Amino acid sequence: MVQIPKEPAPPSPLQRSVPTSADVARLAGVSRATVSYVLNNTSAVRISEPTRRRVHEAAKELGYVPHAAARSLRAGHSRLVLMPTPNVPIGPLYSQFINEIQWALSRLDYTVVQHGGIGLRGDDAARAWAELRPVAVIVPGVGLGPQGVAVLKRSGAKAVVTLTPEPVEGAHALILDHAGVGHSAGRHLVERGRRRIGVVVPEEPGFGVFSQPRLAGVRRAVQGTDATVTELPLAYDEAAAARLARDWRSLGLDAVFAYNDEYAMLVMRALQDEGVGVPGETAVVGADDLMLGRLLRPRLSTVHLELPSGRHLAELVDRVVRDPASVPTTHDVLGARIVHRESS
Amino acid sequence: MVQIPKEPAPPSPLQRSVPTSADVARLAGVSRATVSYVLNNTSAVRISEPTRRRVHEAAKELGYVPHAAARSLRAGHSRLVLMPTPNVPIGPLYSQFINEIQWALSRLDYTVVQHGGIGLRGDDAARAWAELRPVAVIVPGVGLGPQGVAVLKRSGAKAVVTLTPEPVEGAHALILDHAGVGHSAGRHLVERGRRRIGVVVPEEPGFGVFSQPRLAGVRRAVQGTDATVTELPLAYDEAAAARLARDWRSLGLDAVFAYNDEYAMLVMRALQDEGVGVPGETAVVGADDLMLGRLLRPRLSTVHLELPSGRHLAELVDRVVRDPASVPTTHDVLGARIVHRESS
DNA sequence: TTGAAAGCGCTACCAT
DNA sequence: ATGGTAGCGCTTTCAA
Repeated sequence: MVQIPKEPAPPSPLQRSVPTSADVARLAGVSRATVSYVLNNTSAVRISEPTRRRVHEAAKELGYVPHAAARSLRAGHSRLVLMPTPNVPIGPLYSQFINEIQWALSRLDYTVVQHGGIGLRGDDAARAWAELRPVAVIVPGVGLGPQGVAVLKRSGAKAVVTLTPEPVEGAHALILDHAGVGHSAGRHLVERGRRRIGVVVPEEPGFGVFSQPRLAGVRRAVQGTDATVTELPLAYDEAAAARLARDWRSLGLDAVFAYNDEYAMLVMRALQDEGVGVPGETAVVGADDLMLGRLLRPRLSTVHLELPSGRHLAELVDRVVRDPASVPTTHDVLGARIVHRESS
Repeated sequence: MVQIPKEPAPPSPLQRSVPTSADVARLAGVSRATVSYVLNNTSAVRISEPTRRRVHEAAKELGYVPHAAARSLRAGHSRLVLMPTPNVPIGPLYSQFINEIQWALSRLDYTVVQHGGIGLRGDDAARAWAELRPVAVIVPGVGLGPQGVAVLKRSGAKAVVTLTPEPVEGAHALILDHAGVGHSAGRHLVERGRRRIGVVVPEEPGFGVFSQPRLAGVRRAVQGTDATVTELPLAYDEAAAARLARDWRSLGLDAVFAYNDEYAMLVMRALQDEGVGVPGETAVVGADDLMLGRLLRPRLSTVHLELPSGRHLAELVDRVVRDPASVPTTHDVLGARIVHRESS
């Protein structure tokens, strides 16, 4: 990139700086206003056909691309929808979900962007997002408090939608009932006569926000019964699983609820390799209802978590953006239900 | 959001519009310049401690967040690194990879953003990215031609890094050798005496850019031998796999290379349910070396694809951004190697 | 039908 | 030590 230093250089075709609408105007022999009218085909103004052509040709020749920042600065708003990138490796379920949202919002003419603010937490993260002046923010997982919501709204975000276990003051909340996931699993196991339930919790950092509510849900499910709940921290790693399996019989458990289907597979495989019968000796239940579970033998019982459809969520966002007052800050709770197969 | 229409209203504390640095200046009783100096602690200028305090307090009280667009418009450049979101559901391998990159680039003080431009293809996508004036673009998968690279560079992108099977003119290319993946698998199967190789290719749209090169690699590996290659389109779906397995013996194949470990599991399970012995009757090889494969029985042979470390990639980007000329547009080829386990 | 010009929020140069 | 101010690229009245 050649930097032309001080003197205003005569416009040369070889000039390597970024073309602006003024360059297009100059080349087409019209004003910047006309360029804007043509390229946005502003309906309020009629431009003659020859002029339009000249402008389009000039733009193409220069490889002109409008400057989004300048545009939205002038307009006073953007069509940017921001989602923070979760800072844990995501599963196929969530990956699919993200894609649906992006697709649906694209159809509504929003620009969707995932913001990779690793290491920023709480209000710092919210401030980082607010700098981009998004018109809406969709926050999965936790880490956003009422403060953060306020920052975003003050910065012009019309809609803040959270996908968390708990509602957040000021935001439109879709309650992902992780406790409900644990509760479904726990109740199912108790009903099937299990009494000593282990709950596998990932050791990897960052999963706690999901795994702890799930664990709490299991605890709630066994209240009033004589069943017990044992927390089992586990790394996603063959050796760790083998160690757990080796000690299994001394733990005296007759059931295990794993954080999700992948951890469930890890544990089930280790148990089987150790000669522990599933479900005879130990019942295994996973979560997220991945394809994976149906392919295991025995087929894996799991908890299906109902995510909102991308279309649904996109329409919610759009409605709130268009008229924030029209949509009350609903707290829709998304259901979780057990899918009983063979492992429990 | 209350819009104050025409008349310049007296500044009211209840005013709900987005606070600017001018508001901060007014509240602190200083000029906008001073606000800027303080909030960016500009070292070239010394501001008295009392003034600093007043500015900081005013900013906090108003909930002031700087406007990134205005800032980068003024500065003439941004620290934005853009990655398009792949429009197919991503696996754990890639998800992990993305996270590493974001982490590493965050450390270098870049803002990383994934752009969800579903439905935009080729140069349209490049233009959409260019509107955001990123300082660098990292493009996994294909869909970006030399034209697209040119558009990005003209718009001020200092670095364009592609992660594709083929180098792209003008970009710094890291060659993900998908053909090499297929080749490793094919050669391995031939060496183990297999002669009639099926290759499972996802039916879902969007995978072709990876699966076709992998298929081609297998074809290349069997050249000069008497082995044959059969393309097997397959949906990621139990019923489809069962159908394939039912017809398996009439196909007369003695080996199958699946698109990745997940498809391999799907196929292997269906074959086993049909009574087809693995690896006795049919060898199975997957790809991507997921944890999954080690948990299957028999343990899944797979092709390990070497992705660059996030740190490595981030440093490449940073070096190119700092001095584009200093780094030649290298074409690093990333290796693929077979991991032989029990299924082949 | 087209052009001149103001101004979005911010930073950096030049005065004071 | 602080303030005035020009100008980044764009859209949109208002005038001609």
